[in-house]
Amino acid sequence: MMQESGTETKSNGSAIQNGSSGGNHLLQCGSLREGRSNGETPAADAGAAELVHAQQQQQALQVARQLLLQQQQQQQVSGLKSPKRNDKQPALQVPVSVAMMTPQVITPQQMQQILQQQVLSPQQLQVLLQQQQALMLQQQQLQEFYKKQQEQLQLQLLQQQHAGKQPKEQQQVATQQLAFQQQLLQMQQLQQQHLLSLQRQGLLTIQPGQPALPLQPLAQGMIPTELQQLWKEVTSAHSAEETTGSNHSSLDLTTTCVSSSAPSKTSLIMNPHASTNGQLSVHTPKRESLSHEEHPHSHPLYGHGVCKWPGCEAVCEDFQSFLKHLNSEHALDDRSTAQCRVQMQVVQQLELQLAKDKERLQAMMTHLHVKSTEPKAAPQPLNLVSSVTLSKSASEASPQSLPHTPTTPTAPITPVTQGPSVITTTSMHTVGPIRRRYSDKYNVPISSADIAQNQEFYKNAEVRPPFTYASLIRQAILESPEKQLTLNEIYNWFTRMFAYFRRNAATWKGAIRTNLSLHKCFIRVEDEFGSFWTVDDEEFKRGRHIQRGRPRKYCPDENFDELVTHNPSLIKNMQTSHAYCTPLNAALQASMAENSIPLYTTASMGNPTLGNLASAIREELNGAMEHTNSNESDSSPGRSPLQAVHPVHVKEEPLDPEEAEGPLSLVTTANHSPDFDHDRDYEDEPVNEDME
DNA sequence: TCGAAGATAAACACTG
DNA sequence: TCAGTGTTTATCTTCG
Repeated sequence: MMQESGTETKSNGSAIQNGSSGGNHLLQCGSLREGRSNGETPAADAGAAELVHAQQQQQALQVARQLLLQQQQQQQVSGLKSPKRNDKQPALQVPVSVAMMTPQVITPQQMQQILQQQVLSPQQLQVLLQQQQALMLQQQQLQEFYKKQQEQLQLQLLQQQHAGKQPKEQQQVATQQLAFQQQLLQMQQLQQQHLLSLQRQGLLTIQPGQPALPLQPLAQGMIPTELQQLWKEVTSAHSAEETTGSNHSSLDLTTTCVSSSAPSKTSLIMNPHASTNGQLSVHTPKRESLSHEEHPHSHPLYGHGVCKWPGCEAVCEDFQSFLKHLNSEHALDDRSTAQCRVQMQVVQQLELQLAKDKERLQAMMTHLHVKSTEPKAAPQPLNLVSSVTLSKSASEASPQSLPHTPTTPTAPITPVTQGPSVITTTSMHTVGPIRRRYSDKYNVPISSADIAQNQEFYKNAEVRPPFTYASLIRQAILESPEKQLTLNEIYNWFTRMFAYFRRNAATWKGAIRTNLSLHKCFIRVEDEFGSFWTVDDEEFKRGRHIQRGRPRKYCPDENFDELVTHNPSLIKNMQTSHAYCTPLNAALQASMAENSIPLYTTASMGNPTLGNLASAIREELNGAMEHTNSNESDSSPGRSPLQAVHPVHVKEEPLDPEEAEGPLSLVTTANHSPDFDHDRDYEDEPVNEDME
C-alpha cells in the first residue's frame, strides 16, 4: 500500500491511470459481489466513464490554470490600469467555477462505488484516495492562484474606486469573488467533516504514522452538493437499480439537487451537515413539518410522501405503500445493515462535531466568565443552599438558552449563577439537571474529560461544580494511580481541583465523609498504613445508598464478630476461599471480557478493574453468604456483614509485591494465585483484629 | 402531593 | 484532650 502511495505522486496522467485501475479494482469487486454490478450501470462502463470523466476534469483544471496564469500575466503586465480586466473577469469565472465546482478528484461514481461496495478493502480505498492526491495538489495550486488573483483584483478594485470609477461590473466581480471565497471555505469545512465521517466508517484508513496531509487534497476536491449527492448515491445504491437507466440523471449533481429536493436545495448547500448526512437534506424542518401535516401516520422514515431512508427518497403515495416499500426495499440485508452503519457513523460524526462546538462554546464562556470574575474582589463565600437554588435556574436553562445565560461582567449576579450555566454546557443537557443526579440516576459517571474539560475553570473560578459529591469522590479516587485515596487525599483533590472547595471546608468535608459512608460504592479498606477509600464502579452506577437503620458499613470488630457468630462456616469458607476464587476468576474475566477491558491497561473505560474486582468479589461472596447466612436480613441487598471483610480482602491485594501496578496486580493476583492470597487475606486482618 | 435523592448539619464513636 | 476520621440521623431542598 505504501508502495502504491509512492506512485501516486507521479504525474496526473499516471494518477488518472491509477484511478482507472482503481476503478478496475472496483469493477472486480463489484463483479464479485453478488452480481450487483450487472445493473443498468455495468462496472466496466462505469470505469470507462470515470476515466473519461477524470480526463475531462483534468482538462478543465488545466484550462482553468492556463486562464489564471494568463490573467496573472496580464495583471503583472498591465499593472493597475486595466479596465479590460473587468472584461476578462467573466471569462475568468467560468474556468474557476469549472475548476472548483465540478471536478472533484473522486468522481461521484467512483465514490459511489467505493462506498456502495463495502467489500472494498481499506487498502484499496486508500489507494484510490491517494491516487487523487496529485490531482488535488494541482487543484490546491489552482486555488492558491485564484486566491492571489482575487487579492490582486480586490486591490485593483479598491484603487479604481479611489480613482472615482466604480463600474457595476467590478462590484459584481468582487462580490462574486467574495462569495466564492466563502463558498470555498465552507466547502473545505464540509469536506473535512465528510472525511472524518469516512474515516470513522473505515473507508479511509490513516496509518498512525501517516500524515493527514494526503487527506486534505481530497477534502478540498469535493463540494457540498457533490458530497451530498455522493452520500445519496451511497445510501441509495439500489435506487439506481430500481429506476433503470433513467437514474443516470440522478447522478447528475445539479439535476438531482434541483429536482429531487428543490425546497431543500439551499439547505444542501448551506447546511454543513448536508455533506455528511444525506438524510439531513430530507430532514429539513420544513419537510418534517410538512410530513407531519400531510401524513397522519408519522414515521421517522416517512415524510412528505417519500421514503426518508437515507438516500432513498422513493415516492410512496400513502403510508401503506411506504410500509410495503420499507419492508421490501429496506429489509434486513447487507446493504441495509451497511447503510445503518453508515448512518450511525454519521450520527457519531455529528455528535463529534457537536462536542467540538460545545467545547468551543465552553472555552468561550469560560473565558468570559473568568474575565468577569477576575475583577471581583474576594467573592462572597458561596452558600451551598443558595447554590442549589440558583442551580435550578441554571438547570432550567436549556442548551438552546445557554447563550442567554448571564455571563457578561455587567450582569449583577454572583459567580454561583454563572458557574453552573457555564460548566454544564457539555454535560447538562445530556444527563439532566446539574449537580444532583448527574451521574447516579442516569448511570452515566462523569468522565475525566467532563472535569478535565473545565479543569482550569474550576481551579480558578470559585464556582460550585455541578456534580454530586459522590461523583466527585469517585472521580478523585479513579484519578489516583492506585484507584484509592485516603480521606485526606480526597480532601486535597477537592481543594486542588476546585476553587470552590477552598472555602467552607467544614461543610464539604463533612459532606464528603457523609457521602463516603452513605454510598455503597465507596469501600473503605484498611492496612497497616491507614485506611483509604476505593470505589466500586458497578455499585456506583447502581447508585445505591446504604439504607438507614442498617448496621454500620464498616466496623471490623463488631461486624466480623457478628459475621463469625452468625456464620461459623465463613471463616472456613474464607480460608478455603479458592472455592470462590475459581468462579470469581471466571466472573471477573468474563466481566472484563464483556467490557473489553484489557488485562494490562489501567481501565480507561470507566476504571472498572478494581470496581469489577470488588463487585465480583462482593457478588461471589454475597452469593455464598446467601447460602450460609440465613439470619441476614434482605433489607439491604448486597450489604451483608461480609462487607466488613470484603474491604480487607480488596485492600489486601495491593499489598502484593505487584502492588505498584495497581489494578493489574489485582487482576493478575486473582488470576494466578488466588488461593494463597485469599487464605492470607482472610486469615490475617480480620481474625487478628478480632483477636486483638 | 409524594417519594427519591442529594446536601447539610449535628451527634456520636473511635483512634492516634 | 484534641483533631481527624467514620457513621448515623434529621432536616431541608430539588426534582420527577
